Amino acid sequence: MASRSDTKTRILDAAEKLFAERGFSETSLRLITSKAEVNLASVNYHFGSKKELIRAVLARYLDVFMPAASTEIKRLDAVPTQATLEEILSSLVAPLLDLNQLRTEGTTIFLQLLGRGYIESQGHLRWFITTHYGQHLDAFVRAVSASAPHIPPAEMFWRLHFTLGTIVFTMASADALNDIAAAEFGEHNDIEAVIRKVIPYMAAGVSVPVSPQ
Amino acid sequence: MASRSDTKTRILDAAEKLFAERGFSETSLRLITSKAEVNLASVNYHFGSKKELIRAVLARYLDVFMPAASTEIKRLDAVPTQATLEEILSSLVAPLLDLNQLRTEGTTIFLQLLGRGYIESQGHLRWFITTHYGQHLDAFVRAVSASAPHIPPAEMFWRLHFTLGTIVFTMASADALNDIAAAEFGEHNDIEAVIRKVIPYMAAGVSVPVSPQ
DNA sequence: GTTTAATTTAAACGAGTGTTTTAAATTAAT
DNA sequence: ATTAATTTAAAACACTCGTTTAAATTAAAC
Repeated sequence: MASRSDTKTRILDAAEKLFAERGFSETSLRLITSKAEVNLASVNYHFGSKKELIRAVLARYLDVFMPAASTEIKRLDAVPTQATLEEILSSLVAPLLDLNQLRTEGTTIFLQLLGRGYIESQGHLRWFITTHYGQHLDAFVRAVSASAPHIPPAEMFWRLHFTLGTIVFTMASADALNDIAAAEFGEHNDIEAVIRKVIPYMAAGVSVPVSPQ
Repeated sequence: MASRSDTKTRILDAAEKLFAERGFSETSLRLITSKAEVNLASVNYHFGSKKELIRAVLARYLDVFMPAASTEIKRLDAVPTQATLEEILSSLVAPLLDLNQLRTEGTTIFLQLLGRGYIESQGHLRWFITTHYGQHLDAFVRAVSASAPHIPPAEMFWRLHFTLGTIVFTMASADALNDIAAAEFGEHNDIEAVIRKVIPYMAAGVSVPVSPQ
C-alpha cells in the first residue's frame, strides 16, 4: 500500500505510461490513480492539478535529457572542424538511449510524450518547454544551422519542425511499425535501430538545398 | 433559422472547421451545433453519432481527393520516363489545392483533419481510410517505390512512415507553426507554401542512399 | 384540407470529468 | 508520550460530455 514517499513516483510512473500511449486529455486522473494504486485525491494534493502533473511528467525527463544533450552539443562545438548534420543528430542518440536506464522504455515514452505535448497542448506545454529549456534548444538549433549554412533561418525553422514531426510520429507508432516490419520483412529492430534509420532521413531533409523558384 | 434541408451541411461545415483546429475529442457536439446554429439533437438525428459525423466530415473530402490523386498518379505512370520522387509528390499538390474551391480553406482543413485522424484515432479512422481508399494508397506506394529503386522494400516501408509522420504532424500544427513563423521571421505562409516547403524535405529523406554499416 | 411523414426543438438522462472538502490515519518533531 | 505536520481516504461537488426521449413544428402526400 504505497509507502508514503513514493506515492508521487507511483503517480508519475503510471501517468507517463498512460499519457504516452493515449494522450493527455484522453487519460483521466481516475485511470492514472487506479493503475498507480493510489487515491484519486493524491494527484491534486501532490501536484495541484492535472496540468501540473503533465508538466511534472515531462520535466522528469527533460531535466535529465536536456543537460545531457547540451553537453554533447558543446562537445561537438569544441572540435575545430565543423560537425556534419548526421554527427549532430547522432550525438543525441546516447542521451536518448540513456533514458532507458532511467526508466523502463524511457526513450520511447519520452519521445512520445514530447509529441503528444506538441500536438495536444493549446500552448501551455510549448511555453513550459521553451521557457525552461530554451537555452538548450537554442544551442541545438545553432549547431544544426551552422552545419547547414546554406539554409536560411526561416527555412531551418520549418525543417526542424518537420523533423520533430518525423521523430515524434515514428516513436509514437514504433511498436506497431516494428511488428509489421518483423512480419513483412523479417526485420527485428529495437528502438535504437529505428532511431538509426530515421537519422539519415532527417539529415537529408534538413540539409537539402532550397529549391529556387 | 436554418432552412431544414441544409442542416446537415451546416453541421458538417461547422464541424470540419472546429475538428481541424482543435481536434476531434476536444470538440464537443454542443460547440458544433451552436456554431452551426442548429439544435444539439440534430447531429444524432442526421448522423447517428459523433463517430459517424467525424467519418462523414472526412469522407466529404476523401471522396473528392482520392480519385483526383489516383488520376494524377496514373497520368505519371503512363509517361514512359520514370517520374522523380518530387514529381510524384508534387503531382498531389493540384488535387490538394483544388479542395480550396470545394470549400473555403478546404486544403488546410483536409490536411489538418487527416493529421488529427491519424494521431487521435484509436483505430476506427485508420480502418475507415484504408478499407475505403486502400487501392489509391497502394498505387501511390508503388509509384514512389519505382521512383527510388535503390531503396530496399523494408527501408522504403520505414521511410514512407517517416514521411507520413512528417506531413501529418506538420499539418496538424500548421496553424501554430504559421503563427510562430509570422512572429519570428515575418513570414506569412499559406498552406500551399507549407506544402511546397515540405515536399523537398520528404523527397530528400525518402531517396537518400542507405548508409552502409 | 386532412393525414402522414420528416424534421426540429427543449429537456432530461446517465456516465464521466477535474477538483474540493472533510475526516481519518500515518509519520515526524517536540 | 504528546503534539504537530504530512499524507491518505472516501465522498461529494459542480460541470461537461454524448445520447435519448417525447412533444412541437414543418413539409409532403393524398
